[in-house]
Order: sequence, then structure tokens, then C-alpha cells
Amino acid sequence: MTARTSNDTAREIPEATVARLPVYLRALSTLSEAGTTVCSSEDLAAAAGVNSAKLRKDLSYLGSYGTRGVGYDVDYLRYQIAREMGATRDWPVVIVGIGNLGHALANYSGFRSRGFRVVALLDADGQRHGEVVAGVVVRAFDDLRSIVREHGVAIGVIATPAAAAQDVADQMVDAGITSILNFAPTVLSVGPHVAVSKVDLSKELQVLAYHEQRKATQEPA
Amino acid sequence: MTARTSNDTAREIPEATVARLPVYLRALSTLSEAGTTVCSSEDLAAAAGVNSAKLRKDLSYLGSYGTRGVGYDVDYLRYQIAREMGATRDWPVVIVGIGNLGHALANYSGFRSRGFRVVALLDADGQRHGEVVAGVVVRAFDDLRSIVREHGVAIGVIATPAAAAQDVADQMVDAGITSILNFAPTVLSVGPHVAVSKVDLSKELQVLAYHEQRKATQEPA
DNA sequence: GTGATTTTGTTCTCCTGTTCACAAACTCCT
DNA sequence: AGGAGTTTGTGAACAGGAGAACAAAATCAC
Repeated sequence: MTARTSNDTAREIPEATVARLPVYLRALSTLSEAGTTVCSSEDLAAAAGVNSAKLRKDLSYLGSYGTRGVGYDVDYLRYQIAREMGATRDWPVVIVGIGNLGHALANYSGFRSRGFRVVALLDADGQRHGEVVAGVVVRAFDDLRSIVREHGVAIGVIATPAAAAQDVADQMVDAGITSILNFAPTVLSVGPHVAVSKVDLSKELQVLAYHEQRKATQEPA
Repeated sequence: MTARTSNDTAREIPEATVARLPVYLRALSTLSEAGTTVCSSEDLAAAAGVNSAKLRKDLSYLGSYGTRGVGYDVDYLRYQIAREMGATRDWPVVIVGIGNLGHALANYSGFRSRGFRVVALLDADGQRHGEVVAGVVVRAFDDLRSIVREHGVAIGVIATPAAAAQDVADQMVDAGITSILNFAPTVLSVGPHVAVSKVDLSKELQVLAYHEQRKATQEPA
């Protein structure tokens, strides 16, 4: 009996690869919905917007899920990536700050379809309590601790103004949350065992503007 | 007369550095609002959440704007970075797709304060036309071309469902837009002279879930 | 069964980005 | 003025990721 692709050892998947796996997952879903059952690395790379050599190398970190001369079974590969990413599990999530962005996030179907379940919406503003957004009642921020305990929440999303973000983060960590996705435009400081990821809505726009400006000043012809 | 720091030559700023400049800009604004007039690379690095050596190297690509033994003048450095990034200019922007996310983006103050001015909100749904969001009237998608011409729009934001995104992108390019920020969960294909940047709201969450899962399976003790 | 063809998985090389470490340059104190 | 103490800017070593190229392994035609 050979070792197969069973993964007792902690295979180190490079961070850059991990960041691309969600993209592959999305591309595979699209292919699957279009009725494609098998695809080559070339096909999938095109659908994901990357180089095919890079795609194959990325997938090789997970194991050998393709067949030489044939390609990849779309649904099988999709399942394997989803399992590796933890997308086959159910991840209870708390969103704090139900302004415009919080609304958008609560209603975002991409969360639910990727295994994320919004178990609570919290806001410091008492005016909002009781309001129902995306089928979930907005509750007081003070309920955080009990909600985290009750549902075993590990992941919190911050969609508050910048001024409130650090305090929210502190209380999230205190309540037992170990991963935070921060949409507020501020740098959070947390303990070393807490993972923080940041999405800056205007950052990408600024990078685009930079390149626009360069184009303009570079070719004055 | 020496050459000073005048920048006739096209200094190549590494992409990784460009991506961090908006973060430094934000940190400098925060410091400035707090009344800080001078800061060391250590201070600014802490505020921006990066290593101080990296910060100094990043800034060195722009020029020598610090003073040894002293540090950086907050407002002066802020202006220099802003100028380099094109944030001292006015950038007219069009947002297409006024759902939850489009609403949030239209209301996002971070755009305006970084030099971006939303000149039009467009939606394919006739029901929404005439609605006023963030002081701007929602108009028909067909008006795109004339708006781009009139305001000299170079940057477009796509906040539509995935299914509509490619068509919107095609028409944006056709209308003369050369930079696109895509919030729709799909890979856009455009010509080589068009810059596309993508923000995937659920991607970061998936990466966090991956690390959570690893933590859980790694330490079963 | 054998050879031609396809496509994966992987090795090797190159390049970008990060970090260290230190000389250069400035201020402050005496 | 001169020395002690700071802090920047940068050269050099190091790490990590990207892409080319190819061997291994599968299918297909006959």
C-alpha cells in the first residue's frame, strides 16, 4: 500500500499560492456551471487569468489531482481545493458595523456560497437594533461575547468607521475571535496569535491612478 | 546648480512599493491629524504596520525627503507621496452597478478625500434611474459614452453582478476608459492597454478560513 | 502492442522583493 | 568647535515566487 496523497505531514503551501486558490475555485465553479466536466491547465489558467505553468505548480502543492494527457476533472478538483481551503466546512461569521458597507457584506451571496454563514450583525448605534438585514436581526455590540461563545465564531468582520475599529478588534479578540477581516481604513494592532487581513477599498483605485498618471506623463507626445 | 530631486528620468518604482504608498499616505494623514509634525521611519512604519527598513527603502525610490538624525516632516512627506501617486489631482470616476456595494462605494468618503470624484452612477435597471445616491443621480448605462467624453473619465468602477461585468467592461473600454476597478467576482478580459484591478470581497475571508483550518488541524493536542 | 500525441508534475534558472547592517549626515550638548 | 547620539539612505546578502523547459505518464490510432 503506497502512501497515496494522504496528508499527514504539514505540506507547506506558499502564501502566494493560497491567495490564488480562491480564484481557481471560482473559475472551476464557473466551468462546472457551464457543463464542463474536464479541463486542461491551459483552460483553467485562462478562466482564472493566470499563467498555466503557475497554475500547475500551485496545484502540485495540493497533490496530484490531474491526469497526464487528459487534464483535470472539474468537480473533483473543485472539491479537493475546497476541502484544502476549508470551504467544505461551515464558518460562522460576525459582522460589526452595519453601515453601507456592512449592508453590502451581509447581503453578499459570495460569502454564503463559500461556506461562510453570517450568524450575527452588530452595531453600536441603538437606532439600528432590531432592523433586519439579509434575514438577520441587527443586535447590540455588547452581545458579541455571548454570540461568539454560542456559535463558536472564529472569524469576525469589521465594517465600522476607522475610529471604532481598534476597539472592536480588541473586544473581538477578547471574546475569542482569532481571525479578523478589516474593512476599516486603519491598521489594527492585535496579539501574535490573531490573524488580521485588510481590504482597502480605495487602495486599488489609488494604484490605478498612479499608473494612469505615469502613462500621461510618460508619453507627452 | 545640481539636479536636485527633480524627476525627469522615469524612476522605476517597484510594484510592491506602489501598493504600499497608499498605506503610508493614510498613516501620514492620521499622524498629521493627531498634530504630529515630524516622525521617524520607526514611527511611521509602526503606524503603517510595516518594517521600518522596508519603509525607508520604499521612500528612497521617491527621493530623499527625510533628514538624517531627525526624521520626516509629516506634511511635506505626505504631499510628496500624494503628488507621486497622483492624489493631488482630481480623478473623475464612474461607478456602474448601484446595488448594495455600489451604494457603499458611492458613499465611501475615502474616495473623495483621495482625489476621486464620482461624476456618475449608472445602472442597467430602469427602476433605479433618477434615484439620488450620495448626491449623484443614477442614470442609464447607455449614457456612459457621453459622460466619459464630457468629464474626461479615465477610471471606471464595476460593482455589477458577475454576469454583467464583462459586457460593462467592454463598453467602458469602448467609451475610452483605460483603468477599471472590478468588484464583480469574475475575470475580465480586456486589451493590453487597459489596466484592470480586482477586489474580491470573499477572497480574503477564504484565506483566513484556510489558516484557521490549518491551526485547528495542526494542533490537535 | 507500438508509436504518436497530449498534458501533467517538477526541476532549474531568473528576477523581484525583503531584511540586515552600516556609512553618511544631521542635531544637541558642552 | 568638537564629540556623542540619532536617524536616514543604501549596498549587499538572502528568501521567495515566476516562468521556461522538459521528463513522466496517460490516451488514441492502427
